[in-house]
Amino acid sequence: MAPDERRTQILLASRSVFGQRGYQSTSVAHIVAAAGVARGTFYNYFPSKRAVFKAVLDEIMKEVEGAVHGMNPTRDITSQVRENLERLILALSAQDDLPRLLFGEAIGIDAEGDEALRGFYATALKRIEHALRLGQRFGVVHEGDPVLWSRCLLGMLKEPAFQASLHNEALDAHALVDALFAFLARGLLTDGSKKDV
Amino acid sequence: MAPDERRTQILLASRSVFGQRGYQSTSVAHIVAAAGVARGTFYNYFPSKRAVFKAVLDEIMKEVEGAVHGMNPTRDITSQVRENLERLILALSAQDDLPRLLFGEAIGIDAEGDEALRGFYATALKRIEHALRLGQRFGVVHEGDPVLWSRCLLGMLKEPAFQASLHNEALDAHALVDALFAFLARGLLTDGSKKDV
Amino acid sequence: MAPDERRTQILLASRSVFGQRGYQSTSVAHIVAAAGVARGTFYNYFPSKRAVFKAVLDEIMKEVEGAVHGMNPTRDITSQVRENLERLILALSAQDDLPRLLFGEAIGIDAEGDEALRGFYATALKRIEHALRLGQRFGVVHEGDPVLWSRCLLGMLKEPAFQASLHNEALDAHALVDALFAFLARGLLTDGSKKDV
Amino acid sequence: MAPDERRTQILLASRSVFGQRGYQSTSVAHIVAAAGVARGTFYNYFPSKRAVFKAVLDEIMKEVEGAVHGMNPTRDITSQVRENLERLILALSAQDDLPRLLFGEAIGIDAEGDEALRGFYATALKRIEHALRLGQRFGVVHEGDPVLWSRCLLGMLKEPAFQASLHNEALDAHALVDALFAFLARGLLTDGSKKDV
DNA sequence: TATGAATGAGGTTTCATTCAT
DNA sequence: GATGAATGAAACCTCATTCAT
Repeated sequence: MAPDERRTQILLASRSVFGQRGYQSTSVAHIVAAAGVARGTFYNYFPSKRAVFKAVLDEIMKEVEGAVHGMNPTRDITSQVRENLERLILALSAQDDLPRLLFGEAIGIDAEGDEALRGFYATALKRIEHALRLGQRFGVVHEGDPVLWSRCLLGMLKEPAFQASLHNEALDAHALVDALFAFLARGLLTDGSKKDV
Repeated sequence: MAPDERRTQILLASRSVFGQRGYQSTSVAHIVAAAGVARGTFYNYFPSKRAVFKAVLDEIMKEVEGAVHGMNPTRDITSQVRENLERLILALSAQDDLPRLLFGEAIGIDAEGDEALRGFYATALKRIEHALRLGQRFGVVHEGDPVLWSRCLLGMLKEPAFQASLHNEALDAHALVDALFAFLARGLLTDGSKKDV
Repeated sequence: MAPDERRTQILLASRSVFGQRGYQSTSVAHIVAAAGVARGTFYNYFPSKRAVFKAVLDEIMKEVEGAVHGMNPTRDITSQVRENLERLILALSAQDDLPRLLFGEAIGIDAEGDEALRGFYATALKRIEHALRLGQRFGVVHEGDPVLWSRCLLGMLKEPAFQASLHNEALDAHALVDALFAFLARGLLTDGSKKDV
Repeated sequence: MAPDERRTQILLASRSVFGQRGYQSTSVAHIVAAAGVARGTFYNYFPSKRAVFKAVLDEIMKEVEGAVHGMNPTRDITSQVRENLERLILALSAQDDLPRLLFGEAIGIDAEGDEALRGFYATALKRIEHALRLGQRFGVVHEGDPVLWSRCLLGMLKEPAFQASLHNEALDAHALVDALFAFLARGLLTDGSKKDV
């Protein structure tokens, strides 16, 4: 088998097993069993368990990045935000075990593994933050700390996806986009409530 | 030393170490080193590593629950929401390692340990969901799926707290409350943006 | 409490627990719980777990020795053998857990503990052997190696007692004495079988 | 090394060490030292210490079963009994540490381990019992409870073998068979003794 | 390149024993 | 003398990684 194919085969098996069991509970034995290769073969393609996890993360990152398109200032921003959200959530819910992998693991891998996950989210947050700043410059996003708000937004995405995965519910992408967008558009509290504040 | 003191000492040390390293990367050796007791002493007070983790979780749960007060329908709801948020975030940021412990661990402990964490969040979500339903009945919260929204809200809290902890930043509770509340009150997008949708 | 009483209290509790659980499965925690004393108290009276086991063995040995009376050459030997057997088996079956303790433990305690058990049986075997030699001198016991025969006899006693204890059956002392004595008197095979040998 | 060889190597080493030290006093460290393999290698071939003990027991059981042939009613029964005894004792004395292993362990391993040993003896006893019933039907064995007698017979075999092993004596199979058979044929007591009973 | 047997450091847990109160 | 909290050596077992074939 061509080296690239073999690598891909191991990578896919790893992604599946990591998604089902989490990083710590996955052993190299699980991976090689799922991939149908020998232990030694695994180490011919990846130097360590952590390395293959990082590779899985990188792959996912690319898929997620592909879903989020850059803002085009000449088009309506709001629609672009909505379209990006839809694509993102569809990407997240396209594969069953992805949310558990992505949101269920945060720390505890080891110094370098944690760093990899942190890097993953740092990149995502930078993207969101950039979008927010752009929105503020164009007057479509309220003033406020873009760093803090990007984190809030990330949480609003992660948590519903993660909870749905935890409870083995299918993530209704459309309903989530609607809810998120309603939230973005007008918040949670009605005008009626605001007379008292 | 009195058993209660010793238990507390081990519990505090565990909480700190779990918070720094996560559940899986924490070994009992780390805990007893942090607590300054012998290995056997640990097992005089807790039957297993998982048991002490659950005890830490229970303790945190009580602190969090204490921070969130029940809604009083005769008082202004919005203010109560704000007050609850402030107390909650203060509780979360009162101790450095708490967010990492609480938000960095999600799955992968083991069947029972995962269940404990899941239960922790299920309870929290029920509280938020109940508050939302109440708000909807009183007309201060927009219509929409309270289950989904409670998950979004939880994410909006967890993620900023978690990211601050990851980057060893102090969590500015006041800024976060302000941001969250602005978000709740009017969303993220300006009226100006909505003419185009 | 007087030291002697306390010692006896611990000894009795140990005997009971050892009988129920065997030596290895009995922990000092079990003993002190059964005796209702503190751990430290146990070590005030016995220097080690092994020591209390040896003391239990010594106590049992005395009871067994008391059951076996010396042969009186002026009385009928056969009746004395039968009477000794009856008393011995009654002593063995007088206490439920004794057989398991005595016959279920043989080796594996440790160098000294094994020695204690071995000594117990060595003494018992010497007694049987002596009785056999006496019987041979008086012409009531067939010629043959008394050492080997004493071991056979011990086995004939131990095994039924042990098996009964294993299956939680009451040991029918009278039936066992009858069977043993019939065995001693005429063996197992009928005269009819012997024509062929 | 081929897996089968390695497994056999570990099994043999285990058998030897169990025989010398007993189950409880044998640690996996002892076994791997005797086998000359690493700790992990042991667990590649046996899932637990108990499992290898059971494997040893199974192996022995097969050897013992092979020694005892079924009775052939058309041949002289007595000779067959004698031949079976000879083969059995030879099998038992063929390997030094076997008796200690087989007769020195009785209870205290753990729930499953005890069950394995009990099963071993239950099977052996059933075989003896069956032979006795057959003998009674053919009129070559005296009337009497076959269950009780089978236990006596087992004891008559076990104890001499065990004691010889304890004292590091070679077991003289021929002498033991002669003694046992004399015992079976006419008991221990002379006719002269019986006039008084 | 592919294999899988072998490795051994390190994990959790037990428990006989000690000793300060 | 009595207590029971504390100890730590040692047990069983796991699993990421190596390396001879």
